[in-house]
Amino acid sequence: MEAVAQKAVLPASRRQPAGRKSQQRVREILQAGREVFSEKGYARATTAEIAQRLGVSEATVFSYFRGKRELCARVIGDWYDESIAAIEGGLPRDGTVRQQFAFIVRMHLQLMLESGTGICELVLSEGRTRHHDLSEALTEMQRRYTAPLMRVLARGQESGQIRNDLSLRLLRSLVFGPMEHVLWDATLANRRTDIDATADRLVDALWSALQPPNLELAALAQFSQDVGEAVRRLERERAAR
Amino acid sequence: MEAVAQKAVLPASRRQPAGRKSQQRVREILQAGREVFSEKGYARATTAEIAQRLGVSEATVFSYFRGKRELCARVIGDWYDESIAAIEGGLPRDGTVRQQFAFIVRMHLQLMLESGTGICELVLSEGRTRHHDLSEALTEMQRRYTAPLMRVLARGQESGQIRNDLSLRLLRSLVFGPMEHVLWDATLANRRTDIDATADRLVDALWSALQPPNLELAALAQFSQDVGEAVRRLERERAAR
Amino acid sequence: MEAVAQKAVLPASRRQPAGRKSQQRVREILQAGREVFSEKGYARATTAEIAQRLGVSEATVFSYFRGKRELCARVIGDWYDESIAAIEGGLPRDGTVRQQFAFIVRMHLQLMLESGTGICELVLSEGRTRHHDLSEALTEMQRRYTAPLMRVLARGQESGQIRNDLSLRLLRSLVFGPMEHVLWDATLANRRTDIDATADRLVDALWSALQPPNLELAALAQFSQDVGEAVRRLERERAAR
Amino acid sequence: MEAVAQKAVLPASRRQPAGRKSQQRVREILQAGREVFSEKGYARATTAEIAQRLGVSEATVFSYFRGKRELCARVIGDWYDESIAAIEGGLPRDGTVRQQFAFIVRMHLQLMLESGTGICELVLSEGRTRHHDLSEALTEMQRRYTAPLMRVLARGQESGQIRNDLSLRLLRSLVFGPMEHVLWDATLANRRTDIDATADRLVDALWSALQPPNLELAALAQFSQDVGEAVRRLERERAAR
DNA sequence: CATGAATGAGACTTCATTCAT
DNA sequence: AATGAATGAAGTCTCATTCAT
Repeated sequence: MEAVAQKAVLPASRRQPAGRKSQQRVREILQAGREVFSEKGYARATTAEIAQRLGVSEATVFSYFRGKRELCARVIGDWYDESIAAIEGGLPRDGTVRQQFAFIVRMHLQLMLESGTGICELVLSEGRTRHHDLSEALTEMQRRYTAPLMRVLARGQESGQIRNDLSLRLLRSLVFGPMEHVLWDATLANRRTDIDATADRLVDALWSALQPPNLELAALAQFSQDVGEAVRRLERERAAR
Repeated sequence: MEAVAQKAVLPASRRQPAGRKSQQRVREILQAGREVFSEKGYARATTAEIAQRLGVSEATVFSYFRGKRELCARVIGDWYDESIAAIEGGLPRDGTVRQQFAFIVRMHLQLMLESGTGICELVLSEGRTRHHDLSEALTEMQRRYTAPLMRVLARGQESGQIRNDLSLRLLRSLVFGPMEHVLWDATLANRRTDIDATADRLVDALWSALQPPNLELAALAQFSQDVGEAVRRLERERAAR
Repeated sequence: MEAVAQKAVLPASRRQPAGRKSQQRVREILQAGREVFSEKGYARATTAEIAQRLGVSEATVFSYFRGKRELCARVIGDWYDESIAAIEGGLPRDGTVRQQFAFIVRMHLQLMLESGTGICELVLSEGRTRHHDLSEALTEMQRRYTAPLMRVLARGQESGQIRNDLSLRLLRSLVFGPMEHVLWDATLANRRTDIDATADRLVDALWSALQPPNLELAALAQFSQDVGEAVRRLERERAAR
Repeated sequence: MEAVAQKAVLPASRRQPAGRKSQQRVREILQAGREVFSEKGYARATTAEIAQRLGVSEATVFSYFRGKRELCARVIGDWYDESIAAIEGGLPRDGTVRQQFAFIVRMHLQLMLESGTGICELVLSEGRTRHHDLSEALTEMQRRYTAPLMRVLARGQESGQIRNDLSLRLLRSLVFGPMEHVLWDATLANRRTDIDATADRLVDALWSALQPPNLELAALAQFSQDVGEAVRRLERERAAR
């Protein structure tokens, strides 16, 4: 799985070596990169520091990766790979739609928060940065990352448990949007978050949003709306006199 | 209101002039800055280009703004100021909670999408960048920006139309999260978005998520609430005569 | 006297006004300049601050003085003018060569130290800076400043009280060199200096250096020298065996 | 000795390389710096020109030196190091106080004048500039530079050949003051100076100033001193056989 | 393979100085 | 006379990236 991801993200550096030791080097650099990017964020991280942590020259880093941008993309890509594996591996195959949905939400929060605040910040932040040529790679990663949820949602729509008057794309925003927002809030406040409690509340609230609209309720709402409007119209007419 | 915000964000350069022409210059630079930052994003924008667009030297830019970072903060801050004014100014004072909620959602989408794709991207992107010292200013802007929604949500909770088992903070995430996600999706896809349709769907879905868990009761509660409000309004009218 | 100095130093700014109020302005600017240059030294002083102290715009300063350099030269020039006046005015006309010499030494130290450490530092420091086009003006000021001493020295040489086997120029260095060195030492150490004591010691030591060589002493010295040499020669010869 | 001095003056740039070629580069840059600073003086010299002379980018210069100020400090520091070495190396160990004194005076003039007018000017001028943070380094260099003279003076005071009613500090001013003054005169006049003649005259005049007030007694004291020394030397020789 | 060294580029910054009004 | 505004020029600094060995 990793190999695939790497190919997708990395056209590979011109002189990139391919031996066994090389693989090791790549991993070391990625590790150092993850640390530094996590600690400082993309902009404030320096290739010099990454190299230094390994006791390697900057040039070495650049012989394995095309550049800072790409290295960072790989760091994030690897995180996504691990996360995708965790979600796909842990998803309760036989669970109900709601169970699977809950699992994904909880897992997402867990992965983001337990990888360390740094990585969470990095992924959220870089997810909102246009990297000229690397955006597609990132977008692709995000697509793969959200794929499990998309499948669950599609299944839910088919079985009528999830409203099908909204596109999958919009539903996805409805789910990931709040999660990201909550996570970003958490990194900003640097607040320790109770994952379980937050996950429960989110699942609860989001699940309401995903359910098919209650027709009776809608009718009542419409009725109340109509009455309200009528009253207001009357007021306006009266005022105009 | 603008003045306050500007003071908060900008300690301003030492030699900053203050005359009328100055004000004009500031506006011009902000305009040029908005353009360049929008087109290139923060990182790829250069102070040199901003100056050049105005046919002005970089030194001039730096005599009005402490630096790239601050200029960008002002650009974003101004956008926020305008947006806050638009939302606070347009908010239907006498509308129902749901109407006000709908207004804010629609307005948010409109402001983001009609200010030009660039600004939308910039605001969303910079909102997720830690600028060491400027983050607080930005966070404050965001707080002010979301204040109207917070008030509506609070009002809704009081009147029982909005679930009060979730914190306002979480509710905010529930609302702004999806909106931002949708907007980011849109900028990524560079897709023309039907604001009205999207807004309607979002309002609809989000409103479900905001409802108190027991939907039927909630619907009835809201209905009685609406009728009650209308009646009270009528009475006030009558009393005023 | 001042007018003369000003002419020498200042070819005057193109648009320099000449009215009475102007004279006042010039004096004000010089005053502010003296303060700022004294406090910060030439390099760290800014025209902006000088203007600011007067509540005047920088441009105003530049309409009275060609530039920072020239303003500083004028500040120093004025100090020299005052000092020259003080020395020439106070010099005991009927005093002996030694009395006049002592007066000048003491006065020099006093003027330097009592004008404030800043001015002392400024004068000493700028005296050692090549100002491209202004050096001549400064040099000329220094020439005038040292003129009284030169006259005393010349009188001393004529009357045989001061050795005349050394040029006046060298004698001047012999006198001003130590004084400047002592003063610089004092500014470096920021040490409060006892002017009277220092002056007495300096006068005493310098007076020895100025006196005609004692021939008998010289003969004895030569004799001892010869004996010493002879002894050494013997030693060397013995060692070579 | 050099290493120590360099460490004291230069915390060095973060990315400073350290190989052999590096050492060479450092020397080249110092050389270029010495040239440019000598020719233009500190203020008018530009880092750009220094880099250009070497056909090197400014960034390179800044990767070896923290900045213009520091580079200049090193240039001067190196000159001091060389000079100190020359003086300490050439000082006649067995010479009389007066011989050593004369040697130092002559050497000082020689070093200043034969390193090229530029360096002389630079050293004298920068010695009188407060560089905020670098002054201490310079002051320390000057302390080391004057140390040999201080030792000689102290020895002279002990043996009664030099007046001990004046502090060493004042005596130092008495010696270096005139020398610096003469040298500055020379650079101002851009005059070719006869080093030997000037040195002889200075030594002669200064020696008088250093003598104990009572000249005849002093002369005799010195004579007996000289003879005594010679005799002792002879005895030592004899004992060693 | 690794790396020492160099560097282009751009951000910032500060000022003295100029000029139109 | 005065000044608000602009600016050229240089310093300072930081990095990602390249390349010859």
